[in-house]
Amino acid sequence: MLSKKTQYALRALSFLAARHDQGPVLITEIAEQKKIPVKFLENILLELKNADILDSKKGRGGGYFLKEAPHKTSLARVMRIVEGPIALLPCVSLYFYQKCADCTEDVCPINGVFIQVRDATLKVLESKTLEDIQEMTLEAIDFSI
Amino acid sequence: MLSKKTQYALRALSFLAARHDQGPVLITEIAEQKKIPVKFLENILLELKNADILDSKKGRGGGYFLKEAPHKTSLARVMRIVEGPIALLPCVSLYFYQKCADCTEDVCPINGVFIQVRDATLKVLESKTLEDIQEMTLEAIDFSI
DNA sequence: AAATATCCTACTAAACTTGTAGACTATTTA
DNA sequence: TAAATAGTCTACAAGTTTAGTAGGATATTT
Repeated sequence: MLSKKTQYALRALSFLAARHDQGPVLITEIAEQKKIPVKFLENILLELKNADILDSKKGRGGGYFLKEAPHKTSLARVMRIVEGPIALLPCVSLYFYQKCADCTEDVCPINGVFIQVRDATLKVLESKTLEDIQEMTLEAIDFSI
Repeated sequence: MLSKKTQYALRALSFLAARHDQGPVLITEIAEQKKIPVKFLENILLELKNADILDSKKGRGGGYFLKEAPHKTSLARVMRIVEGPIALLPCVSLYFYQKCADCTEDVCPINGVFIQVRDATLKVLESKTLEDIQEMTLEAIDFSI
């Protein structure tokens, strides 16, 4: 299960993606709209900024905004920043690899399955971007259908 | 990431799968071979027994053994018992469903992706069984190749 | 200078993880 | 039938992580 932190991050980014190119958005506005504790969200957005997903502006008229167009940021990238490894075993992780204690990997009967799980998961999370989880805005809905 | 508990469970089952139909195996033997703390392993095996994955025999000549043939038990089933939900979001879990706080699911822009992740993961974990993670035994290796 | 809004570090309570302890029950063997 | 064997079960405890809070520092605008 994803931590609350990661869920909050995704919701906030979903909101910011919908507002892309419309100027900075206040933390307080995101927090209110997405029902996220303000101070917690502060930490999360700062972390995403330090990881180059977001950018920000201080002072009046300031706020947070996506650093790049929504389709440029994959969900895998976001999740690695806030959640950590995507793989289910340390010895099978691409970005957070750690040798399993007492596991002779070349003979390990278990890691093969979890390489398959990892690849199946990444196939989705690397291809989906913030554009795909963009919050629906009223303007975006085609009422003519 | 899977908890140590789940990793231990899989390793123990991998060992028991290789010994299927060869009579009960002592907890202490599994613990020693797989480098798992004995008392911790006790709890895990008991849980697997209560969930009908394992069966046991008390007293001399006793121990644990698979209740069914290795290919009958999927990894998904094991993981749901010891780890809990396989899905990454509660609102997308098949066996541990919970409504997301403040999430209007029919409009939620996020859960669609995690349904895809869930299905991709389950495609592997439901099809792989204890037979697939069975520990290699010397007898099973074909030296004639 | 005052107001606004992000930046940053540190702290805390609660929950979960990873074990451990010890007494109890069932089975086998001498 | 007593002793030894081996699983059963509940409770506890230390360590770690999660989720959230506090409050001052810094940058920008008016």
